[in-house]
Amino acid sequence: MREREEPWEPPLLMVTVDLVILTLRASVLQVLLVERGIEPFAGCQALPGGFLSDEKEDLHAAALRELQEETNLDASRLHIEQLGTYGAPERDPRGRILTVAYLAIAPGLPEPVAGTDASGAAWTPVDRVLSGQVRLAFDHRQIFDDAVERARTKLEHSPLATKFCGGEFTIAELQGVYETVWDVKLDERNFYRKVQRIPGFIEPTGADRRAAKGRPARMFRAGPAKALHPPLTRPEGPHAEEES
Amino acid sequence: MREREEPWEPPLLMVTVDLVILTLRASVLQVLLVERGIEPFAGCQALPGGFLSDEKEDLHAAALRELQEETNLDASRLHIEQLGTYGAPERDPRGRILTVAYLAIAPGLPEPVAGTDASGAAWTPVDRVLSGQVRLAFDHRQIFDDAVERARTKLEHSPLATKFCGGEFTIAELQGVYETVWDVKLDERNFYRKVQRIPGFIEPTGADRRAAKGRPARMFRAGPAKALHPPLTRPEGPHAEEES
DNA sequence: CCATTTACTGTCGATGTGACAGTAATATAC
DNA sequence: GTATATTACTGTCACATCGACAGTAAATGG
Repeated sequence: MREREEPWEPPLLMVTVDLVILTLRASVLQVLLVERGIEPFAGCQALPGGFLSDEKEDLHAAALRELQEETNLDASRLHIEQLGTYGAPERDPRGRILTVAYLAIAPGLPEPVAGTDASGAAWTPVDRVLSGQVRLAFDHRQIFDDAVERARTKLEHSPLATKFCGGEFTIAELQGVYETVWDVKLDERNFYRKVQRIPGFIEPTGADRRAAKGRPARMFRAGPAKALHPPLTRPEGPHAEEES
Repeated sequence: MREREEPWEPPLLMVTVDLVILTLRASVLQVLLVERGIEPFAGCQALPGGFLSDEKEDLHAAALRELQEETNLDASRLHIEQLGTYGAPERDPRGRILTVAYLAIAPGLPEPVAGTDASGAAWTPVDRVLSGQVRLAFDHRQIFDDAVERARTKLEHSPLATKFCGGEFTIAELQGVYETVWDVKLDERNFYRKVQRIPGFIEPTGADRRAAKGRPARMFRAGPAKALHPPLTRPEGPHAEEES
């Protein structure tokens, strides 16, 4: 806080809350995007979000409210965390608007989006954004990139992956989450060993799941652990170093 | 963004930028605190910070400006990153004020603080805040806790520790950073091995440092690596689990 | 020259990791 | 019912890494 007794009034800003909501649909990592109806960037894809609704609304509560409006999902089944705040002066042509971005992870939603608040909301594969086929409004591309990166690294050290699954899941399904988000192939047998060895990560429910074919798989639920010890490390990409 | 064509005006907020500046002085982790001169919380210790100076100031630039005002350190020698945004409705009794918190790491500053902008700024050992001997204004205790936790975990995966040292340092000094921030004792021989094996973490300058006694130590500088592979893991605390 | 101090190197057993062989339990084909 | 495909899971083995600690190297001070 600036402590001088100045007759100086600090500037007043508008603040929005934007959401990067990730989910897994048909083994594809997808993000919820809305089509903007008004200028600026009318017709362009953008992250869902909105202004702080009133003077007394908490930031986290505002994020949850927006999430509810877009997905009507109960908060217990999903994960939400603050990603960062973006405040470049020219990020919004309407004037100085700060946005606090949140990252949300949800289990696969069956319906694209129903008669909710959002007009043209739709799930979009993240690849289409990362590759540039889908362009985002404002600095939302930057926010989106940060969100994907955050999700990827958090899978290593936190039980975040379980939030992509429902309440119960098989180890193979959990492996699918890692493979999809990281875009790698993992050895299924080593994955079994490592995942079960991490204390508090997953615990068996006792039930089985019988799929169309094959041996039934044991079901698991998320355990109490908040962090993974030891972590599940992401295999390193093609390291083309060590050559003079 | 809320897309409806409403005659509704979003609320306007004031935004501050607060800093958690950490440094190592005489092998003690310290944080820069200022004594508040005006209400609310007059006479109480608080994190340095201030309002966004004008409509066109970037968030990151504002953080750097505040840092400059408090420490007059050139930006190249230090690290600064956004920590998070705190926006509980009642966090400031004057009204709705959002704060974007930044974490800064600086090499040991010799002088406490000179004739800078800050009136009563002083380095304070983080222990005195963590233990509750020093009370902080607003929700600054929460911000401070988050900052220390962030610094501790970032030492594992990033070359952040080198920012506590100057441009050149010995491996023993680097180890001191880890030991102080983590508050643990590390085996010096294993530390040597691990640190040197991490590609791009540190590189030798060629020079030696001759201290008062003992064999001279080789000097190193920070390497190009942005992340540590493999990471330096923090030894786990006394795990009193695994007992029925 | 010898003790002391600090810096650095080597070794060894326990543990974790990746690669891959092998076993178990279901459904379906014939 | 047997064969076979499919999915789920278990075991093994060579190798890398880690923590603990012995040992060597290079300076200073008596």
